[in-house]
Amino acid sequence: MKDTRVFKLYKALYQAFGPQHWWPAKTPFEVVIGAILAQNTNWGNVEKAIANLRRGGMLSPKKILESRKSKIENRIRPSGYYRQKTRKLKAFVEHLFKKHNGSLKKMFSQNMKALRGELLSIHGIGEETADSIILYAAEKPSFVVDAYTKRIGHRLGLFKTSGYDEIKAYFEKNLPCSAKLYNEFHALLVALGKELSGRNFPRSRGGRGS
DNA sequence: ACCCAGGTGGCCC
DNA sequence: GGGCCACATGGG
Repeated sequence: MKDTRVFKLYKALYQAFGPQHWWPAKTPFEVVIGAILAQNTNWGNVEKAIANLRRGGMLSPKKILESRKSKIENRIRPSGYYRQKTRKLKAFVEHLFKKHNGSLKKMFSQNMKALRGELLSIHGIGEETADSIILYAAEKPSFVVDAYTKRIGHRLGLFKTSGYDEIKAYFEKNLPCSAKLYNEFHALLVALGKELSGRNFPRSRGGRGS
Protein backbone atom coordinates (compact mmCIF):
# COMPACT_ATOMS: atom_id res chain seq x y z
CA MET A 1 0.00 0.00 0.00
CA LYS A 2 1.30 3.42 -0.90
CA ASP A 3 1.77 6.08 1.72
CA THR A 4 -0.05 8.98 0.08
CA ARG A 5 1.43 11.52 2.49
CA VAL A 6 4.69 11.56 0.57
CA PHE A 7 3.37 12.84 -2.71
CA LYS A 8 1.20 15.33 -0.85
CA LEU A 9 4.29 16.59 0.91
CA TYR A 10 5.97 17.03 -2.45
CA LYS A 11 3.08 19.02 -3.84
CA ALA A 12 2.88 21.20 -0.74
CA LEU A 13 6.61 21.95 -0.91
CA TYR A 14 6.39 22.76 -4.59
CA GLN A 15 3.51 25.14 -3.91
CA ALA A 16 5.46 26.79 -1.12
CA PHE A 17 8.93 27.02 -2.67
CA GLY A 18 8.46 26.59 -6.43
CA PRO A 19 10.95 24.92 -8.80
CA GLN A 20 14.49 24.78 -7.42
CA HIS A 21 16.45 24.34 -10.68
CA TRP A 22 18.90 21.79 -9.37
CA TRP A 23 21.71 20.84 -9.78
CA PRO A 24 23.43 24.25 -10.02
CA ALA A 25 26.23 23.21 -12.40
CA LYS A 26 27.11 23.63 -16.05
CA THR A 27 28.26 20.10 -16.85
CA PRO A 28 27.86 16.58 -15.47
CA PHE A 29 31.46 16.62 -14.29
CA GLU A 30 30.79 19.81 -12.34
CA VAL A 31 27.98 17.93 -10.62
CA VAL A 32 30.47 15.26 -9.58
CA ILE A 33 32.92 17.86 -8.28
CA GLY A 34 30.13 19.67 -6.45
CA ALA A 35 28.74 16.48 -4.94
CA ILE A 36 32.12 15.63 -3.43
CA LEU A 37 32.92 19.17 -2.29
CA ALA A 38 29.45 19.60 -0.74
CA GLN A 39 29.97 16.78 1.75
CA ASN A 40 29.08 18.20 5.18
CA THR A 41 29.79 21.68 3.87
CA ASN A 42 27.85 24.87 3.30
CA TRP A 43 27.01 25.26 -0.40
CA GLY A 44 28.29 28.83 -0.49
CA ASN A 45 31.76 27.57 0.33
CA VAL A 46 31.47 24.96 -2.39
CA GLU A 47 30.66 27.68 -4.92
CA LYS A 48 33.82 29.52 -3.98
CA ALA A 49 35.88 26.39 -4.45
CA ILE A 50 34.30 25.64 -7.83
CA ALA A 51 34.85 29.24 -8.96
CA ASN A 52 38.53 28.83 -8.05
CA LEU A 53 38.75 25.63 -10.07
CA ARG A 54 37.01 27.30 -12.99
CA ARG A 55 39.46 30.20 -12.91
CA GLY A 56 42.25 27.67 -13.11
CA GLY A 57 40.57 25.89 -16.02
CA MET A 58 40.46 22.78 -13.86
CA LEU A 59 36.88 21.65 -14.27
CA SER A 60 37.61 18.61 -16.41
CA PRO A 61 38.53 15.05 -15.49
CA LYS A 62 41.82 15.35 -17.38
CA LYS A 63 42.91 18.49 -15.52
CA ILE A 64 42.05 17.00 -12.16
CA LEU A 65 43.97 13.88 -13.12
CA GLU A 66 47.05 15.81 -14.21
CA SER A 67 47.13 18.59 -11.61
CA ARG A 68 49.36 18.38 -8.57
CA LYS A 69 47.57 17.73 -5.30
CA SER A 70 48.84 20.98 -3.79
CA LYS A 71 47.31 22.93 -6.65
CA ILE A 72 43.90 21.32 -6.22
CA GLU A 73 44.10 21.75 -2.45
CA ASN A 74 44.74 25.46 -2.79
CA ARG A 75 41.82 25.90 -5.18
CA ILE A 76 39.26 24.01 -3.13
CA ARG A 77 40.40 25.21 0.30
CA PRO A 78 37.19 27.24 0.97
CA SER A 79 35.06 24.08 0.82
CA GLY A 80 36.79 22.61 3.86
CA TYR A 81 38.30 19.13 4.35
CA TYR A 82 40.45 20.18 1.44
CA ARG A 83 43.08 17.45 1.74
CA GLN A 84 40.47 14.71 2.06
CA LYS A 85 38.45 16.12 -0.81
CA THR A 86 41.48 16.46 -3.07
CA ARG A 87 42.16 12.78 -2.47
CA LYS A 88 38.53 12.00 -3.29
CA LEU A 89 38.57 14.00 -6.53
CA LYS A 90 41.78 12.24 -7.55
CA ALA A 91 40.30 8.84 -6.70
CA PHE A 92 37.27 9.57 -8.84
CA VAL A 93 39.12 10.62 -11.98
CA GLU A 94 41.71 7.88 -11.61
CA HIS A 95 38.87 5.39 -11.57
CA LEU A 96 37.18 7.16 -14.49
CA PHE A 97 40.25 6.93 -16.69
CA LYS A 98 41.08 3.39 -15.68
CA LYS A 99 37.57 2.04 -16.27
CA HIS A 100 36.01 4.36 -18.84
CA ASN A 101 38.80 6.11 -20.65
CA GLY A 102 37.98 9.31 -18.80
CA SER A 103 34.43 9.43 -20.16
CA LEU A 104 31.52 10.10 -17.81
CA LYS A 105 29.22 9.30 -20.68
CA LYS A 106 30.61 5.80 -20.83
CA MET A 107 30.44 5.40 -17.10
CA PHE A 108 26.78 6.46 -17.12
CA SER A 109 25.79 4.18 -20.01
CA GLN A 110 25.22 1.16 -17.82
CA ASN A 111 22.24 0.12 -15.77
CA MET A 112 21.60 2.14 -12.66
CA LYS A 113 22.30 -0.59 -10.15
CA ALA A 114 25.68 -1.39 -11.68
CA LEU A 115 26.52 2.31 -11.83
CA ARG A 116 25.62 2.75 -8.17
CA GLY A 117 27.75 -0.19 -7.13
CA GLU A 118 30.65 1.11 -9.14
CA LEU A 119 30.38 4.62 -7.65
CA LEU A 120 30.23 3.20 -4.12
CA SER A 121 33.45 1.33 -4.74
CA ILE A 122 35.33 4.60 -5.27
CA HIS A 123 37.03 6.15 -2.22
CA GLY A 124 35.04 9.12 -0.97
CA ILE A 125 31.79 8.24 -2.73
CA GLY A 126 29.20 7.18 -0.16
CA GLU A 127 25.50 6.57 -0.63
CA GLU A 128 24.33 10.17 -0.82
CA THR A 129 27.11 11.27 -3.13
CA ALA A 130 26.54 8.24 -5.37
CA ASP A 131 22.82 8.95 -5.62
CA SER A 132 23.44 12.65 -6.25
CA ILE A 133 25.73 11.77 -9.14
CA ILE A 134 23.25 9.24 -10.54
CA LEU A 135 20.31 11.65 -10.27
CA TYR A 136 21.87 15.00 -11.13
CA ALA A 137 24.72 14.05 -13.45
CA ALA A 138 23.53 10.80 -15.06
CA GLU A 139 19.89 11.90 -14.78
CA LYS A 140 18.61 8.50 -13.75
CA PRO A 141 15.91 8.07 -11.08
CA SER A 142 17.75 7.37 -7.81
CA PHE A 143 16.26 9.14 -4.81
CA VAL A 144 18.80 11.11 -2.77
CA VAL A 145 18.59 10.92 1.02
CA ASP A 146 20.44 13.57 2.97
CA ALA A 147 20.46 14.79 6.57
CA TYR A 148 17.50 17.11 5.93
CA THR A 149 15.48 14.28 4.39
CA LYS A 150 16.04 12.16 7.48
CA ARG A 151 15.22 14.94 9.92
CA ILE A 152 12.08 16.04 8.09
CA GLY A 153 10.88 12.47 7.60
CA HIS A 154 11.39 11.66 11.25
CA ARG A 155 9.73 14.86 12.38
CA LEU A 156 6.69 14.21 10.20
CA GLY A 157 6.54 10.62 11.38
CA LEU A 158 6.87 9.24 7.85
CA PHE A 159 9.38 6.60 8.98
CA LYS A 160 11.39 5.68 12.05
CA THR A 161 14.43 4.03 10.57
CA SER A 162 17.63 5.95 10.09
CA GLY A 163 19.00 3.46 7.57
CA TYR A 164 19.85 5.10 4.26
CA ASP A 165 18.67 2.26 2.03
CA GLU A 166 15.40 1.89 3.89
CA ILE A 167 14.58 5.59 3.66
CA LYS A 168 15.52 5.69 -0.01
CA ALA A 169 13.29 2.67 -0.64
CA TYR A 170 10.44 4.32 1.27
CA PHE A 171 10.44 7.35 -1.02
CA GLU A 172 10.87 5.33 -4.19
CA LYS A 173 8.06 2.98 -3.22
CA ASN A 174 5.64 5.80 -2.57
CA LEU A 175 6.40 8.03 -5.55
CA PRO A 176 6.20 7.70 -9.32
CA CYS A 177 9.59 6.60 -10.65
CA SER A 178 10.80 9.82 -12.26
CA ALA A 179 14.20 11.49 -12.31
CA LYS A 180 12.51 14.85 -12.73
CA LEU A 181 10.36 14.31 -9.65
CA TYR A 182 13.24 12.97 -7.51
CA ASN A 183 15.34 15.90 -8.63
CA GLU A 184 12.80 18.49 -7.55
CA PHE A 185 11.76 16.69 -4.38
CA HIS A 186 15.26 16.38 -2.97
CA ALA A 187 15.97 20.04 -3.74
CA LEU A 188 12.70 21.05 -2.07
CA LEU A 189 13.54 19.05 1.06
CA VAL A 190 16.84 20.91 1.24
CA ALA A 191 14.99 24.21 0.79
CA LEU A 192 12.66 23.34 3.66
CA GLY A 193 15.53 22.12 5.81
CA LYS A 194 17.40 25.37 5.32
CA GLU A 195 14.28 27.32 6.14
CA LEU A 196 13.80 25.40 9.38
CA SER A 197 17.38 25.01 10.47
CA GLY A 198 18.20 26.84 13.62
CA ARG A 199 14.84 27.16 15.23
CA ASN A 200 13.75 24.06 17.00
CA PHE A 201 15.11 21.78 14.31
CA PRO A 202 18.53 20.72 15.54
CA ARG A 203 21.13 18.88 13.57
CA SER A 204 21.20 15.37 14.96
CA ARG A 205 24.43 14.31 16.52
CA GLY A 206 26.08 10.97 16.47
CA GLY A 207 25.99 8.15 13.96
CA ARG A 208 24.44 8.05 10.58
CA GLY A 209 22.48 4.87 11.11
CA SER A 210 22.38 2.05 8.69
C1' DA B 1 32.46 31.82 21.50
C1' DC B 2 29.76 28.97 19.90
C1' DC B 3 26.71 26.19 16.20
C1' DC B 4 26.00 24.81 11.58
C1' DA B 5 26.66 23.06 6.69
C1' DG B 6 23.33 19.26 0.38
C1' DG B 7 29.03 13.09 4.42
C1' DT B 8 32.59 9.56 4.40
C1' DG B 9 36.09 6.30 5.96
C1' DG B 10 38.28 4.09 9.67
C1' DC B 11 38.28 1.81 13.75
C1' DC B 12 36.14 -0.44 17.69
C1' DC B 13 32.98 -3.64 19.93
C1' DG C 1 24.67 -3.45 12.77
C1' DG C 2 25.71 0.67 15.92
C1' DG C 3 28.81 4.33 18.15
C1' DC C 4 32.53 7.61 17.95
C1' DC C 5 36.08 10.30 15.78
C1' DA C 6 38.87 13.01 12.27
C1' DC C 7 38.45 15.74 8.55
C1' DA C 8 38.44 22.10 7.79
C1' DT C 9 36.49 26.29 6.01
C1' DG C 10 33.36 30.31 6.33
C1' DG C 11 28.82 32.34 7.75
C1' DG C 12 25.33 33.51 11.30
